[in-house]
Amino acid sequence: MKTNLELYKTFYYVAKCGSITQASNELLVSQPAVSKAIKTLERDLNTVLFNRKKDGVSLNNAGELLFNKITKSMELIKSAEEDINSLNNMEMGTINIGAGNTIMQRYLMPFIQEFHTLYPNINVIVHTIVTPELIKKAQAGLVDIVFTHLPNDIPSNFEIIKIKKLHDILVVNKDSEYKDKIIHKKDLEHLPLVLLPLTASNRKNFDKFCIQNNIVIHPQMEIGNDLIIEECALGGLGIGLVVKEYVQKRLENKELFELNTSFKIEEKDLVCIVDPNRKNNIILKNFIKLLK
Amino acid sequence: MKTNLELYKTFYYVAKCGSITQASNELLVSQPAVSKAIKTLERDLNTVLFNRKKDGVSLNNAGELLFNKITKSMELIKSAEEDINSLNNMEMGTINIGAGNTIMQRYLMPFIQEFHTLYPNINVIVHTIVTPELIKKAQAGLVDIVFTHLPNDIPSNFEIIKIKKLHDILVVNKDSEYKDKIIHKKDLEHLPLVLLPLTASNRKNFDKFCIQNNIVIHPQMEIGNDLIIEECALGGLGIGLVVKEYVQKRLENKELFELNTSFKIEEKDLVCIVDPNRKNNIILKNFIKLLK
DNA sequence: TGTCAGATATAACTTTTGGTTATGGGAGGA
DNA sequence: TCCTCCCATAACCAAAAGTTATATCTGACA
Repeated sequence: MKTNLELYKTFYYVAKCGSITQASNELLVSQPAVSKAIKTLERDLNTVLFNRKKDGVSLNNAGELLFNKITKSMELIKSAEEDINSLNNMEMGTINIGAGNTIMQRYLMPFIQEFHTLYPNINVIVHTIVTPELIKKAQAGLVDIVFTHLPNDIPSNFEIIKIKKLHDILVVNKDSEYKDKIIHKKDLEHLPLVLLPLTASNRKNFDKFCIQNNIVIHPQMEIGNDLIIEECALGGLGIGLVVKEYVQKRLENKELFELNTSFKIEEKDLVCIVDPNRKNNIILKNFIKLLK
Repeated sequence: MKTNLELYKTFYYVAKCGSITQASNELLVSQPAVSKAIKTLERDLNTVLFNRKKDGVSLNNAGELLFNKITKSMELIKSAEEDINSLNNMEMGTINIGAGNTIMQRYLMPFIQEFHTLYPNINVIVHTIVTPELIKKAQAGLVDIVFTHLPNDIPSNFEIIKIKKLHDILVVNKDSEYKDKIIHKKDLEHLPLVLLPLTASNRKNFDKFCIQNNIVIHPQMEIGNDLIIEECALGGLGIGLVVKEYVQKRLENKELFELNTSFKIEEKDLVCIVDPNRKNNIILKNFIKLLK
């Protein structure tokens, strides 16, 4: 590209209009400006491009040759600009959201639904895999935003946005033998716990608590979906470790009961993490705005 | 195209290099110039396009979106410029040459051969139809240069380039009864003439002569190819009207003999005609240069 | 045939902008 | 901690692109 590309824009309009005067109107500049531009282009390319006629100009064969590709080129640029415009207006694009099962079901679903209603043309891709995998994807730029729980291993370059505090509690149904007992730390080792698997971010807080207190648990069941854990507790299949905020309704309805414990499991954070480099992504910005 | 296209060129290089500094080297401008250009583009598009990193810049998703089409667009422009360059260097292109059979065979062939040797990548298309048709094609821009004879009807806007004078003569073989006679105008009416057809430009001069002298001829044969007319005369099938310059060799070899006439047919012109609007066509220019 | 209308080209001038140098700030590596 | 390698900013300057006014050409028409 030896030549100033602005000259091609002028060339394109002149060729399309078949008239320098008309092109100058479309380009909103004066006629001599266009005349000069064409002359400059012809000088730069060392080739006459137009036949000057009484009623305007017409492409000669060199001009015709040029026009073919320049037209395509200009249309591509126009289209690219429209893309950017659409992006700015949230009329196109994709957001890749990463979150485990639990966060997805318990927290994210309504936001995604609302986001989709607001911006129906934005393609929402939800990645529901475990947090370490999500972080890898985020680092590779394949996921824009990852939802997870703290404590967890988050690379230092990611920005962490805290959403809310969550509280791990143990729940049973109304018929449970443990319902009115006071549970001490050491009791945990023998209780029929129903837990998420080790890989779940939502379990990390409980594991940390056990390690700090030298408790070696023997879970009765490990299930990858906390809705099912809730069901288990409800069905009397064991003591469910759940997030208080997520089972609030069933606690209020007296379907589930929080165990009385002599200890307190530290609260944890529901967070989302983003690569600060991707903060300019308008779609992401709008999604984060929606969360608040 | 709201944005200055030069900015896209800069954008393209920065995206390709992943570095403003490096792009500035490739573009042979200073680093701040590139910085500023990118900033201007981002302002104009109202969209951040790059993530600024410690070791350069990288496209964000808006930038990536833009880059797809801009890359194609830039490559098209580059390719278009190469086309023009090739055209200037006679490395591509087409020339459409129009000429009747006679001129083609008698005059043009060696030039076309030499032209092809000089510029093997130029596509030469020869249109061998009658002059009025050629002129129509030339007016429509389908033929670049037309060879014909004067007198003839040439539209006034065409430029006429005279090539050489030609002389119509009547020829016979050595055994002809007319060989040593003196032929007068009125004899023409009864002679067994072998002529080109009425449509041939090469016959117009003779027809004009006949009309001016009130001669009504009765050709024995009309044949569309003057090589065959020559053969007819040679074979004793009649008196051939041919162009002296074209049968020079056979006159010298005493195979054919020019009739002694008491009159003189006016000389005529071999010319080529071009639309002045097409004079900038480099290929055409080079072809015309070759003729001289 | 003279004049008008409509097209491009040219000239002189002005404004814009794209480019330069110098410099500052931030982050990673020796 | 300093050095280096980026990018960003500021102040300034020169090249360019734009403007207005005018010239030139040609076809149309009274």
